[in-house]
Amino acid sequence: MTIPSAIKKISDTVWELPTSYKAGMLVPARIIATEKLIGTMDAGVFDQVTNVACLPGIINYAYCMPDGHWGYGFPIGGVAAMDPETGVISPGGIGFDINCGMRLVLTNLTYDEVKPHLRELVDALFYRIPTGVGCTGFVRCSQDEFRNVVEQGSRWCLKHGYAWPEDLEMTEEGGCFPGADASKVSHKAIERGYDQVGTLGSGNHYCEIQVARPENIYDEETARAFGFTIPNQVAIMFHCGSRGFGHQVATDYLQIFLGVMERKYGIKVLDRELSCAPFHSPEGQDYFAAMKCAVNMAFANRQVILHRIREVFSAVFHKDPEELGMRMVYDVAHNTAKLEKHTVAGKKREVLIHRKGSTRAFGPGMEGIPDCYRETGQPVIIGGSMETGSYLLAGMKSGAETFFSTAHGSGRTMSRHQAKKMIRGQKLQRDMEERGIYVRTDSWGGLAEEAGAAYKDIDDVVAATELAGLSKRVVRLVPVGNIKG
DNA sequence: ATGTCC
Repeated sequence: MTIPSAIKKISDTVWELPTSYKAGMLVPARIIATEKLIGTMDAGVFDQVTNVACLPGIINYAYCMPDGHWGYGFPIGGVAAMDPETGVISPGGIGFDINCGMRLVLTNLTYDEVKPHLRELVDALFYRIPTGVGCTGFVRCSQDEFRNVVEQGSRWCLKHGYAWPEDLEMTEEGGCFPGADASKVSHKAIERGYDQVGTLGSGNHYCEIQVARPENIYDEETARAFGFTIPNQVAIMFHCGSRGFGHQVATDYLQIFLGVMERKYGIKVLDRELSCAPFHSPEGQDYFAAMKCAVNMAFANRQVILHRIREVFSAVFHKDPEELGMRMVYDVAHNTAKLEKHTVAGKKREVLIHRKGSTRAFGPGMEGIPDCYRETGQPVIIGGSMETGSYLLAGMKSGAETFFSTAHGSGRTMSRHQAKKMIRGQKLQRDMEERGIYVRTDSWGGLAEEAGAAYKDIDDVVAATELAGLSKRVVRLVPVGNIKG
């Protein structure tokens, strides 16, 4: 058993490690999980979340979500709010794949209508959306033009014919974090990123055709508000981020911070991977402006991929995407730092929220979500493994406990190495096809790494977020087709 | 996650 004996059970879904657990902790650490899920967490989670609790300026608690697992510095599933005046910003609290996120798109097609075209659709998606390590996209832009992409995000896509105006409304911050400054990004990052707009990438990035079966609608009214109105309605969910560009931004600033953190700012951390700088320092502000560029690159990336998905469906069904009802439900970001207003000790104030493998989940009535979702709360998209299905949830008022943050996926239980040893990609593809899921990949090893068996049970993760009052189930979506890198 | 090591 890896659970530390010092852990206190606060409720059925909240576990706390007190500041006495480790020297230097400024606040306690809280892990959101059921008893079953906390038992599956690796020891690294407890070590990392309590390291985060030592970071200067941290407010209330260092959190880990129910899908939490070991990551770089912070656990994946980590949430930390910092005081912008006295606190730090840490790339390890955001992740290498800055603004890795999920997007969900509807159709007005039923599974019966899609089934005869499924192979054609998946093959066309696989052909039209570049996948795999180092893949490049069809968007031709110069390195100078790419600076506009990263400063404008989805707005650039709208100007260049890759977006519907309403897509921007359905994206956090309109698909553009304000304050992005390309002059704070290295030439190397620009070089790595300028030809990668509209590409899926590798690892756990995928694009999936899914079905909303009537028995999987948990909240009929909210499902309708989110656009699920037909039995066995087909939707497309995809997951990707800022590719080599975001990775380079993170790498560059981790290095810069290591040089100044202790020498210039006198900050000591328990793990070099928690390299950070005061938020208000020149280095901290430069990273914040560069990070926003990577956030916007990821929004633009998902926007161009959406454009391609619409083209593919349009070509297969000989109808306009509008006629096929291909509107965006929402786009959620997993790996960001943001200034948000939250109630802390009874007072509304601005805090710097790090979410790393965690989804913002604003509740009903909150500012910053589209008007059409004002009553329901923000749509929350949680991607499961490609074998087991995914969820659409809604933010809840009780999400205040975690600064309105929730889980982002299943969370690995098996390392990539271990999964590749145990599972053969080609056999997995055949097995999945027998179960009605047609999958295309350019890496058998990569496919094996993403097998359902390598992940926590998505139903457990989602149930834990609902029980904890962070997000409630609306629709469970089952996969029928998948392309992955 | 990632031109999976400049």
